[in-house]
Amino acid sequence: MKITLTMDQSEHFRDYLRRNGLAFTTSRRTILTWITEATGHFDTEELRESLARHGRKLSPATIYRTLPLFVRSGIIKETIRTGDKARYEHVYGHEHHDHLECLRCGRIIEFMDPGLERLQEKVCRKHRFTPVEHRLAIRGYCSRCMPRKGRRG
Amino acid sequence: MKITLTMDQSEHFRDYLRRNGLAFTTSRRTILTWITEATGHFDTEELRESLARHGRKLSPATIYRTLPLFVRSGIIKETIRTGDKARYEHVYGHEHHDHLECLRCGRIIEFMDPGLERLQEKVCRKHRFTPVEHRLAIRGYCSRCMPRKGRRG
DNA sequence: CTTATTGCAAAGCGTTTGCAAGCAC
DNA sequence: GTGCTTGCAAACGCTTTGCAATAAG
Repeated sequence: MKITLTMDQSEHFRDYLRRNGLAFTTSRRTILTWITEATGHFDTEELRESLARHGRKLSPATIYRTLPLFVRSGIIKETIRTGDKARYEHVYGHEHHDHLECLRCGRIIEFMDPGLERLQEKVCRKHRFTPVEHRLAIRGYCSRCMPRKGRRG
Repeated sequence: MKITLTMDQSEHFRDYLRRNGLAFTTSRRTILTWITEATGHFDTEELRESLARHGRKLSPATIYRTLPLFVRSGIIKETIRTGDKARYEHVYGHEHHDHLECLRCGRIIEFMDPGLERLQEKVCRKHRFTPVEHRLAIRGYCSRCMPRKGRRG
């Protein structure tokens, strides 16, 4: 059984703000709530539109200025991006995981393999490298988008 | 001993162009040569400046229109990016590898671990996912930038 | 000659910033 | 009140695109 020692995420964030002399404003509370309830992966536009649909309009500037606070406080992090725009994922309280990204439908399958983690640590030791974070993304086709056996793009 | 079955990269690229009804122009030859001789990792600006220094000025438009051809033909590929601009690496004739990226000095250490590759395939099979490519980057501090034993960020 | 390619300058798009007004503490 | 925040609009940096001139096959 796993006990998640939950100083609740909201507390954690407010704490971060306090320690840095920053205010817990309405905007920040709104975004925090949204992130908590969101599916996990999002970009700035999705966030803004979703809030707007719920009657809470925030300017792009505010979004762009606020997200870094959530990143620095460890609530969310930026995911790998190949092009276009920044994407974030909710990490606070979530286990670490890596991604399978479907190139056709965009689905993201999260997975976590202890063996992979262990091997990565081994590689780091071998190169006398001190890891801070790692990102592994495998891109390809999910079972729904590649139903025929043996097909290759 | 490893025999690299080298249809030479230039041949490979010209072949790609021919098959697609595209021309092997002076600009494209210039870039191809540069990529062949470059250190492996670069961005558009580095490419452009370097060529300019060697007396071969190309417009940004040309660079931006040409690099995708090299990507599609399998000569180079885009690397992971966390922010800012696109970076590429030379892959044709190189073994597949992953990256250790030093957050302080920017050094990139390439490595390849067969065990990691195998485990990734296992994960894909488990999720009935057909991989096309993967990117693994471990970010942290290299031995030169983190000389003290046992330190952690 | 015909079609692809290049450079230029303008447009696009995500993101950042200066500034004055507004809110948190 | 004082200082951090916000929105607005302008600025930015990277990348893309329309167009007329040019080179490749």
